Amino acid sequence: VTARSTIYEVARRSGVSIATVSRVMHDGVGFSAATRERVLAAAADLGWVPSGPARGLASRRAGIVGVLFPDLGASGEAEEESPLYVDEVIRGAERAATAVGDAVLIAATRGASGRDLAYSVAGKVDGLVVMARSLAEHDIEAISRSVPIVVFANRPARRGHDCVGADNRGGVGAIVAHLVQEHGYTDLAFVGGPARSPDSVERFAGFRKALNTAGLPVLDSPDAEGGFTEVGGARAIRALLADRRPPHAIVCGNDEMAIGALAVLRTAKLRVPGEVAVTGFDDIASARHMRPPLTTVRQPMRDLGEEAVRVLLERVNDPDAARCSVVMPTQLVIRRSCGCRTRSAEGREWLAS
Amino acid sequence: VTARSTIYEVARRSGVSIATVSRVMHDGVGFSAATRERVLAAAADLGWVPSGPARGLASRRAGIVGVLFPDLGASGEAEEESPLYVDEVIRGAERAATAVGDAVLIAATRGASGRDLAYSVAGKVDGLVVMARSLAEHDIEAISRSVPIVVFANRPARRGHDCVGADNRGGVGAIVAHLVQEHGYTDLAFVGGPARSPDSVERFAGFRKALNTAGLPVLDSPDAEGGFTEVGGARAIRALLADRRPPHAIVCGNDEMAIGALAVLRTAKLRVPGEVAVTGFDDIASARHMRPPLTTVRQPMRDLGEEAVRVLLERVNDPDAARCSVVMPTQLVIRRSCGCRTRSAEGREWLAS
DNA sequence: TTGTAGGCGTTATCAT
DNA sequence: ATGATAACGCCTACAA
Repeated sequence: VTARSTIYEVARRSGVSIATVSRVMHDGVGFSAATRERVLAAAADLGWVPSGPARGLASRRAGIVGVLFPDLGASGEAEEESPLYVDEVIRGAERAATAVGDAVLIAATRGASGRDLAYSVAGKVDGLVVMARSLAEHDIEAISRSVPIVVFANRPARRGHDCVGADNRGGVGAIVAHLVQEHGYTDLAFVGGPARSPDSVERFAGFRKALNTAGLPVLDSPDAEGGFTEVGGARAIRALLADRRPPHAIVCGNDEMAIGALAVLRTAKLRVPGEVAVTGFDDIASARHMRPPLTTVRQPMRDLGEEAVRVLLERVNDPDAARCSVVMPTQLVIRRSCGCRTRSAEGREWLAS
Repeated sequence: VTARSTIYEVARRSGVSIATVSRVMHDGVGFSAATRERVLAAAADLGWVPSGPARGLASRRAGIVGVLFPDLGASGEAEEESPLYVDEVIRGAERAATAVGDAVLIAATRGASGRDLAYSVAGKVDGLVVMARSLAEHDIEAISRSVPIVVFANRPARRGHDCVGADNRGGVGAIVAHLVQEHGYTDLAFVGGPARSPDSVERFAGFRKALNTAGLPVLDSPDAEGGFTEVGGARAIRALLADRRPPHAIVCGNDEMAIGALAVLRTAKLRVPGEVAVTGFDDIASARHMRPPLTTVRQPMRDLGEEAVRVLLERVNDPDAARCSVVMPTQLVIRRSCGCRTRSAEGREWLAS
């Protein structure tokens, strides 16, 4: 690890000008085969790696896209962590970026310093994917004046920005429809996540709408709230059971709360799905290993991450194109916790391979 | 999203020189309060974000650390995916980096283009954390001549590089010791991961050593191999059962294979842990939800990621310090699949909160 | 096919 | 407290 060598040294060692070195490294034309060899040899010899900053400065392209995500847990916000799916989204983003030779810069905005980090990151990238709740609307606005931004969330498109998200409403709607139509449940409860989470808000909206459509009564707010965590879900269910007799089905805002719900119901001697049905959202890995396997809704998180970066890169290449707003479909995953008897299927079919 | 404005515009609008603008933005001294206000106002006004590349070029510090990880699945390598724990490591790295105001650049090295990506990334960062199996030794060597590298793996330190990893041997050793001493098992089988995975190799080494210590016979290679996946684990167990009568205990190289094992054993009507004990490694989220809850070894993946970046940043600041090699301890997590009856405890205690 | 020279937007070093 | 002005390492017309 000695001082980084520069293009000048490579040029000198191979007896050509820096322009030729640059050409060999990138253009692929404009030099003889012999020259090429000499340059490549000299480069390898020195262990030279072109300076990203210098390249970025000269070409006005960093070759980097950024992803900002929230890290709520660290900031002490009530037992809530950075959502699990963040990792999936990041992986997806990485794939889409890598596909075009770009790299992905990630940063969690936590606490007060998160804002500064966001600005710092903005300066280092060609474009930014901002996940819900990671940056104040005001800052998004400011930053987007110098760097293209794609908002990763679920609200209907914010004005002026591209945005991509999953169909939360439709997902919950499908679950409710299944619960009502297939199982004939009429008394459903909803356990929400953090009140300010767009995901949670959208899912509850979907719940309300579906119940309305089915002609069933609905509350104005979730029957209980559990902050999207297992402990939170457990607590919410305990509160729920203390309040009223068990509903036919408990629709949880995400899988983790549903898992917490299952544990509490078990200790309360309420059989699932016999006496109470339970559903989740997200389809995290644990979902199909639960007892009973959890009926839930799968979000294509990785695909969403890929799509977000694709949209971002398009905008980077064409700042004047029309804004776009992508809503990707979700998929109902029926297992046992809703009352269905899909034995053998889910969670075992793969054993056949 | 108009053309990015520059420090010159900010300087002009606030009636000062670019030097002063720079000072206001970073130094924190060398200007009057009034000047400061004007500059800040102008900057906010323009939505100006200092150019990372320009800063990096001038200051010789990108403010970015890179993390390279393998993505085996995509390259078609036998039913194997990018290890689950990669996400955790990345999160840890992100924390450590953010703590000092740096951002993290991630890139998966898959297929042939992975190599190019690696070099490209190397040029953009101040230092690089290279996870096992993501880059050929040869390339690590080449790149490390211009950028500090920390190898994230588990082999005994490679020559010349800092390296950090978990105590795989010790972890498996603890499991075996428990199985032998507490439960009196004498016939243990080991299911390995990919043959070339350092993790897998180290874990099997730990297995052998522990059996030796216990005075029990050992094979030269794993009894079966499952590529670190559920399907692979299932397949391995089927092969194992076809070969010989069930062992007392099956020590799996990771949790996912153990989960596959549980499924196969269930369909084979072999009770766990009644007739066969099963253990895993990693302690992924699903582990404690399994039936029975999985006895396993927890690796502090996030901490490892943090540590790797800390070590890296130290080296960036002091290239001549002595090489260091960090091995972090693992922790035995006893649940039910080994035969222990820790009912109520694991996986439920949190309900009390 | 190859070389020359002028930016790119900051930081940092001198002056003032 | 503030302003000029060299670097910084590379890309890219423009020449040759």
